[in-house]
Amino acid sequence: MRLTTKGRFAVTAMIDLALRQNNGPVTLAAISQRQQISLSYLEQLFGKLRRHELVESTRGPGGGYTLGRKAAAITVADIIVSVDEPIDATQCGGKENCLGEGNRCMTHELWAALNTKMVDFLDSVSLQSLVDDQLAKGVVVENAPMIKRAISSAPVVKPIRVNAPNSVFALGGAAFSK
Amino acid sequence: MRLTTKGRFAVTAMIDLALRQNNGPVTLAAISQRQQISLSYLEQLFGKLRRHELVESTRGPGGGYTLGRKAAAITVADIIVSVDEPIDATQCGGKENCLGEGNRCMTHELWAALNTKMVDFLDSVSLQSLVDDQLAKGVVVENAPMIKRAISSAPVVKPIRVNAPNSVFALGGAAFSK
DNA sequence: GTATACTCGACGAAAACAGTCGGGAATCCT
DNA sequence: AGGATTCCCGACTGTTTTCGTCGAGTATAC
Repeated sequence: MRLTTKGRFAVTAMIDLALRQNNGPVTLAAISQRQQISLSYLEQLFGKLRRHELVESTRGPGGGYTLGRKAAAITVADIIVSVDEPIDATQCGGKENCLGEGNRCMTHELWAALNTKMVDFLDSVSLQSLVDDQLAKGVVVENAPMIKRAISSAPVVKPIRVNAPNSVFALGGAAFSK
Repeated sequence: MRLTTKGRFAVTAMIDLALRQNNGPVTLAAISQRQQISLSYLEQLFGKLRRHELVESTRGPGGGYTLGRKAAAITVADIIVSVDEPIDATQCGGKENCLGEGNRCMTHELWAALNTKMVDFLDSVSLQSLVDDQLAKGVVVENAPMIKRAISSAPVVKPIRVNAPNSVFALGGAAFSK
């Protein structure tokens, strides 16, 4: 797992989205303006978020993005993992011979341990909690109804979401970060 | 604050140091061998750690590094902040006019909030606790003699660059802002 | 049909990362 | 004094990531 500014952008955008999706789909253009993130960059990020089913898209006028599930069910870890596609790899790649000295693979063990701590922590922070923090700080969410698309009546049956794949974090302690 | 492999290297090296400093100063050459981190790179990292007073140095034969204060008084956050210096501020750089809309500077607020959480967490993990974890896992710390003049002719095992730049650690930067 | 908005891939500049190199300075041991 | 250690430091390099642009394409609404 990696924590980069890219991840931060994604989290920021997701909060913006969570704050405003009540009015219907939120466009990337709007998020771009409010959060000062380039539209094209957002498109990249949301492409990944969508493929990870954290958001859903609606095309055409009045379209945009909405959360793929309740904000309370999305964690910071989910978001970061989605955009920072971790490349698994530990030095020894699972093998035991990290230079066969006595304390072999201490690095491996260590990173794994630290990484677990980090992931556990980030997984304990939900998007909803961040949204609540923002609201508590008095962030004003303007209710600009503008051109609103009729809220789709029947929610489409979604493909079964494979519950947050373990493998995502199963870097084998590849990374913690950062 | 950022969490990168650089930070991980630093944490790893600090644990190695903490585990062995009872025998007197620990040389970077020794850490380099044990942890498979290039000596020159360690020098860079320890230069920063020293300037942040997390370690103290002793020159000359028998010299090396020791912790600047007790392991229990050093946190992971201390280490990471030391090596990952440049804290680029948020976009608005403290100024208030992040595009003066209603919710101005939400990004700023937001990153600050998340960052605080991260820092608080990493600040709650002491170097000592990581050392204890290692000891609990049975890492063997060989008791090397303090005066090691005699073994000076030990074969040099130079860290060999595995293939592409460290595909192992190449998880790359993860950053968290601060 | 046209405007809106997402979708996708390729490209690129700039920064950060990971590591190297070469010299220098302090210290210890003959 | 001379040599061996070991830290100290700045400059340099190559790769990866970041951040962003551009252009073309597809689905949808009106």
